[in-house]
Amino acid sequence: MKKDTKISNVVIKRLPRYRRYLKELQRKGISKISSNEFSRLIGYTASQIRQDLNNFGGFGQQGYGYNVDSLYNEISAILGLDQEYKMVIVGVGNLGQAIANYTYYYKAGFVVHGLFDVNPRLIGIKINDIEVMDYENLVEYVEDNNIDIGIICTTKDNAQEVADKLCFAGVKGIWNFAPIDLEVPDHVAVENVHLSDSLHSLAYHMNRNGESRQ
Amino acid sequence: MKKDTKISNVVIKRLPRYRRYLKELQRKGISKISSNEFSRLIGYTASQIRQDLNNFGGFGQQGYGYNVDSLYNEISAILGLDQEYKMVIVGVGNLGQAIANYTYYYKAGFVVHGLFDVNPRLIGIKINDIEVMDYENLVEYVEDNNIDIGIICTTKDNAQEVADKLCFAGVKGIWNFAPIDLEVPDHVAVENVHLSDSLHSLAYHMNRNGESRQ
DNA sequence: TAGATTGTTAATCGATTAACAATC
DNA sequence: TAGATTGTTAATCGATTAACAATC
Repeated sequence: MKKDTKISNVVIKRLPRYRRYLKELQRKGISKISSNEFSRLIGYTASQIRQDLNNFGGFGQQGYGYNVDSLYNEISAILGLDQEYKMVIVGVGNLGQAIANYTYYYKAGFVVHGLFDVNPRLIGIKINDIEVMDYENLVEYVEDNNIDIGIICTTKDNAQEVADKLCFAGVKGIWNFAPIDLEVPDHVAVENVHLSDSLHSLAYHMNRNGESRQ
Repeated sequence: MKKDTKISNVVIKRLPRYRRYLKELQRKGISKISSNEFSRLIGYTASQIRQDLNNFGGFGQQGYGYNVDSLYNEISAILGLDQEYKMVIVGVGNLGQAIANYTYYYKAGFVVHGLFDVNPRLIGIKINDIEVMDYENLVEYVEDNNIDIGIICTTKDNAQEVADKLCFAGVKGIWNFAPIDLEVPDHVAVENVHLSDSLHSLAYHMNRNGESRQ
């Protein structure tokens, strides 16, 4: 892995997609791919694929192409998916519960350790054997258990306060589902899933079709 | 609304954010804002704000700024949020149910009319008074009820088949939560919510912090 | 070795920012 | 009117694509 100059975020956003397609190739038992073949598959230009990968190092071999397995592993490592992350979910409404189940079943490497809510009717119930705890105890729990990621599934009005608590307690990242842009210290990463925004941009494209596509 | 040359997708992706901040200004009773004040609030440059808005028309007034209410309405109209959209959800697992509830409670203008699944234990149950129907009947239902949007909450292995059926039945847009890139006809818009990809890019940024931010 | 395909530099394209004349 | 702020053109910056020498 090379890595000296800052890598652009548009490149990073493409990495999980590369990885998904590589996984699929693995599944099909394909062990080798050229940037040209990969281009036809994934829809980026061969040039872009080579440029993107060379931000991190020379993973290919001239005259041959890229080894699927090792490229998959390299990208996984670049993304930091060779580690395990401890997570808590704050806000155990419909969305929070869905995310709890989703990560429980599908996301190896991202483990939900605690669920938190203010609602007394939720506190004490279990979701996949994880008890919902009182929001009051969030900071203490995050500190004591070295939680890496806080997932915010509260309303937008509570989201910033939750973010403040999570940051204070020492999380390194926040996965934010509340429709608001959070203020956090520089050393905390935030990734937003703004469902409304997504739906609204879908609405735009539905009304502009015929013209062209996203 | 001007609108002749094709507007870049990066601009469209910013519109819901403008709209969110304008809503907030409305809530605070602020009726007027300059691109400079707006810039400080939303974090885009004043120049970019003016450029973005002028893709669609001259919504401001020299020497004054922008009227919050009317700008909010203009952006809503550009996004197509002055209409109602009929939706179905295919796949009523945890995520599907969460989305059903989410849209039910929060998304005026986007109305879920039908829920579909293949699981016999789900067929017949009701979520917010909407019965889960047999996936077999999807195409017929979408055709008969002029459904605009299909929401795909199935596994990735079934997603393309569902998309094919939805397109065949005549939806204008697909909101896709399955971790796969769908192939659809040109006249159908697709908006992806790739939760895995989002989590993976969070992981990347968590390991690179100190350096800078997303 | 010859052929293929990468890694990388150079050219192009598009998006953002700066500047300022138009105008409310 | 003078001051403020837009709309818009021009300059810059960054990202994508093209080209090709390096090399397996």
